[in-house]
Amino acid sequence: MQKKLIVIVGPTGIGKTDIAIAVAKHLKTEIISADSRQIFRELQIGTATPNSQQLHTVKHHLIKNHSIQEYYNASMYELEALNELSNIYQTNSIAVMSGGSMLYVDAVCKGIDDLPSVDLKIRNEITCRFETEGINNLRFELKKIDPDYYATVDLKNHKRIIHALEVYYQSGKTYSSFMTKPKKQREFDIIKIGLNTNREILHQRINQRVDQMIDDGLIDEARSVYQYKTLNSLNTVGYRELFDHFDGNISLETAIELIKRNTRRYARRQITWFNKDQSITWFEPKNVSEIISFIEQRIQ
RNA sequence: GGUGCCAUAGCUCAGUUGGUAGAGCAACGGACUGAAAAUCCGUGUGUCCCUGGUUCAAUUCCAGGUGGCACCA
Repeated sequence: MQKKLIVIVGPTGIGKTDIAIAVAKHLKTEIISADSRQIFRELQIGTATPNSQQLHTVKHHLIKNHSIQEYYNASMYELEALNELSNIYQTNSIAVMSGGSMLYVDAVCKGIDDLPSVDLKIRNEITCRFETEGINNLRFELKKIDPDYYATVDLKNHKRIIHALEVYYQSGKTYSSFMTKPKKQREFDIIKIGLNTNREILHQRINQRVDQMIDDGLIDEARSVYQYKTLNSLNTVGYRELFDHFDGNISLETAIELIKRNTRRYARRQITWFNKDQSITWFEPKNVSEIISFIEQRIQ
């Protein structure tokens, strides 16, 4: 029988964790998290990592398995997730994946091209040039090196320009030359479930969840990782706003308001991304039995 | 009960010497293949409280009403 992967996506705060647990429990299988911040064991309250009782109910993978001090990216996630999946498929024909990290979900479902991994030294050099010279020189250089990518890239987005250049300096080959591979074939069927509800309710849920995080000790958690605040892993909603407060730039009240706002905006970007994916079937998170019967139907 | 002030975007407010209006924040739309909870681009969304009056024309002026605030009783 063909292996199946049930993928549960949706904006932050919509209730993916609960649905994933209900579905996995029903199917007697395990969950692979697709969350770029729940990966880090030092971040739990602020990333709404499933609690110990939830983790006990259904086995979760790729949660709390890295440190904020480690470099991590979507490609590493792709490898780890495929590896966990093949483990699950040894004994089970169905697995559940749940998470809101859009690129991570796509890395597993659609695959991403194999690019050379870039030395930190090269990245630092180019980032440094961006900071001192500005973006124009880098753009000009990219135009010469890789006109194909230059023609399609967002020229105002420095991260894209920097990345294309660092790939070139790392490998001697252009960024666009790595983009030509056909879509990766997966050995499993993918069934995608999207969770969403009306915007007002989603915002209410987000605001309440942030207040709850503060009650649960987010401030102490943020303080405990404050010394690492420049790491990418801590360029994360819920932490950077509190760091700003610790630095004396904003009041605690303002920090909390900003966490709520930035979470809402993050949710909106997720919705934009997932809305484009025609293979998603959408549900209200409260309709658990409807979701399960839809899945039952699709896995026959 | 009387007097005064106010009523414009989701919020705080500006403005129109009468020609249907604009800032900040919020919000909304979009892009995105190794930093993705990142990064980047775009968009005013409006019964100018209601009803009459004056006027070619009223959100603006006048009257009344309603609501809010303040003070006096």
